[in-house]
Amino acid sequence: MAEILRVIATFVEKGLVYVSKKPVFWSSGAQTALAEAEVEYQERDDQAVFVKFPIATGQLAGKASIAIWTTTPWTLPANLVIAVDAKEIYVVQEFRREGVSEVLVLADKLVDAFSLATGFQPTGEPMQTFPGTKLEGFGAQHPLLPRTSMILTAEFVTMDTGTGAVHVAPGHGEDDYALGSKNGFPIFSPVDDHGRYTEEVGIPELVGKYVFDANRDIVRMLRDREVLLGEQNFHHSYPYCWRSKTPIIFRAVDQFFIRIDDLRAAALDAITKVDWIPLWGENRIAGTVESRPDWVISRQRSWGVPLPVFYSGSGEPILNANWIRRLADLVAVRGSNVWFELSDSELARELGLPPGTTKGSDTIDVWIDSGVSHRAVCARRPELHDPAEMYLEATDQHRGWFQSSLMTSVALNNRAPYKTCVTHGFVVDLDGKKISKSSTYDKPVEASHFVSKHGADLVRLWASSINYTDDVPFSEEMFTRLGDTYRRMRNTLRILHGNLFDLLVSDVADVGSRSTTAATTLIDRWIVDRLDGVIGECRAAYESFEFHKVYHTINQFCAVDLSSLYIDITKDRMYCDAPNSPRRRATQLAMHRIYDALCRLLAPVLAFTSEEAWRYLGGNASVHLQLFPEVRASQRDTYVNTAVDRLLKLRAVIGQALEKARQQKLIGNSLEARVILRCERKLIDGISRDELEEFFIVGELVLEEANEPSAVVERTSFAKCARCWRHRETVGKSRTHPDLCDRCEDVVQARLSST
RNA sequence: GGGCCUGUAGCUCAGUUGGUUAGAGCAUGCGCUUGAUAAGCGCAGGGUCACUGGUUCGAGCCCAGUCAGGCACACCA
Repeated sequence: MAEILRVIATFVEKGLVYVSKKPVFWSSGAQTALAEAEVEYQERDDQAVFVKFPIATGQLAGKASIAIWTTTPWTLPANLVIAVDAKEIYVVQEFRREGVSEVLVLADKLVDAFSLATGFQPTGEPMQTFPGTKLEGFGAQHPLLPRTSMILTAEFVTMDTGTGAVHVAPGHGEDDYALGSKNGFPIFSPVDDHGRYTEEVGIPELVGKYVFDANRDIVRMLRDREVLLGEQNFHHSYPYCWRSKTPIIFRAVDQFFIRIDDLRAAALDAITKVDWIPLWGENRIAGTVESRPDWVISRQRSWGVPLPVFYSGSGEPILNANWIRRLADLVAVRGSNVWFELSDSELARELGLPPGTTKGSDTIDVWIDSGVSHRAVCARRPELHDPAEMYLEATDQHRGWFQSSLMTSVALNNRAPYKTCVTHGFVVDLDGKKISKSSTYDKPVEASHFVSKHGADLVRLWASSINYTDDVPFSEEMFTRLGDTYRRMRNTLRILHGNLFDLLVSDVADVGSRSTTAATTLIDRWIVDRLDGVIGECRAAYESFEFHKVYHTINQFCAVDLSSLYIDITKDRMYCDAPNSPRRRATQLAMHRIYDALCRLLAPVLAFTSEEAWRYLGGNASVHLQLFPEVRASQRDTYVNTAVDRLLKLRAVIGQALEKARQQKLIGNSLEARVILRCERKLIDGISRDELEEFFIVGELVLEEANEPSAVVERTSFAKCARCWRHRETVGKSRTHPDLCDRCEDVVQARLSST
């Protein structure tokens, strides 16, 4: 709270804050301004009137009157302007009713409607016809007061109702205000808190009268002065105060503003120095900053941080940076309630202000509260810093928090409060409909619901899997699918871990000193190279906040490279080679490296699963305290990549042949197959037959030269090794172990003799 | 009603500077395996790249328009 006040003090010091009148929704029943959400609409009958303003200056002076229409006659005393559409056609037309003749200016399109409503019949052809721009700058005599209203063109003029000439009272309407202030008109609003005319209204008999009661008087006055062209009952929906149920009025009251014009250029410059994710965020916020008007920081509310404005004995608002800082110090000690608890005189005494100084009753716009969090939180806490690394919010906050923070930060520090700004879309249902807490959407929307149902890891996995920069699709089905992905990842970690059970810590430690590439086989070199690719992609994706790329990369790696290829292929050596065989150890080392890397890469997503897996590696510290793995190879192993790519193409050819053989019930398991592979020799150059048989997971491979790769599958004639289930030529050759192949016999023999 | 963004298989996503027959995982179907088993492996089907037009030898990619959806606005005197 104190910090917010100090920020305001700085704004005041820099001359950014000023006071001006602005119309607000005002409840005369509750004597307070209302927010948009506090206004409710009710059906209501009003007396709409057509009124003429005799043209007093300009080409038509003294020859015609401009006709306006309004449903709120009580705002006429505040009329300063009449608005017309620049492009619409207006006519100067003589009308007659019961012997009375009037020459009026109004929109061509609305002549008929005007006749119908007032009984004035057009006489002859229009005397003149021109677009609205021609009227611009003309003066028109106010029907009740000795002053001239000016005719201006405006965007908001419509041809639905009225005359095409719109009565504008800058103190009594949003559009009126915008048009009036743009053209330098005073924001005239001669109405008090209770909705009664003040002295300013300039018509003595109206002073003190409730405006809705005054409608009748005004209509009578208009009639007396013969400026009333017609009246009609008008049924429409009108805003009411939700609490006092009284009709609201638009009424201009003193508001405090921040001059955005003084900050705009610096803000636009600061925007270019921020890393916007996605990129179009920059475009979006630049657009909102360019177009935003001055910031109204005062609110007529009874709760919130008090706006530190004082009033002199004569009622002049005082903005004084030193006073505000003194107040901030007091608030820091006694809390912001001192503002409300202390009387004017007590507060003045505490702060050392001149006697007779009073405090204002406005509060500060809550966007200031959140908008200065970079100062009040980031800059003050030792573990944080300002500017922040990153702000994250939904796209609606380009106009909200992102902008309010930016503006206050530019005012204070002349830079953005964030280095990176990430935005996400809104969650939508399968049919693209928005899911929100406030709408009638009846399915669960709380994250906690899905955490308790599916687990936090799955919720995080979901969040990581979608591209959040767009609309975020959501459905129960997605969670079911995600469960499969999750189990795939978890199972992959599990089998890797299972295969590492007899790997010694010393073996792992040894890796660094050895040339592992030379010691590993083709498939190991390939998977380690693939891992490097995965690490590189994931690091880049994390770096740029593209978490769904991490998800897909790891998912693909687990499902294809590891599960269906590497682990499947190396199963034989893992289960059946001698425990210490170089081939088996090489694979274990690769698996160890993969397991370690996967734990680290998955840690931000599968927070619990990765930690659980990580603990099995035997370290003490949590995986969440580890760094991401480094890409080991300075350059990719192009030899193994090309070699394995070729093998994978051949594997597809063999796979189709195996499938055909299976359907013919020739074989079941592919280890029962004798595959004759025909292809160009160079595709498998330098790779031993043993290695090929292992790679393709087939019983027996016969190679023949051919241009186009093809494969034929027969049932092998070799017997099945009881230990490794492969069908090998050597099974049955041994006298001691007739049911084993040569490899398995060696392994078994070695184990027997070692015990 | 103007501004910004999005649209590729049932779902989630790739698709490089415009360049062969648009890819992957999951899901689905059919098999295999039973030493990852509340697992694993294989094969297959599935697409008018929202739509229409244009530029080009060639467009998922570039351009224009349309449709659908999202966001922040505006309008409603």
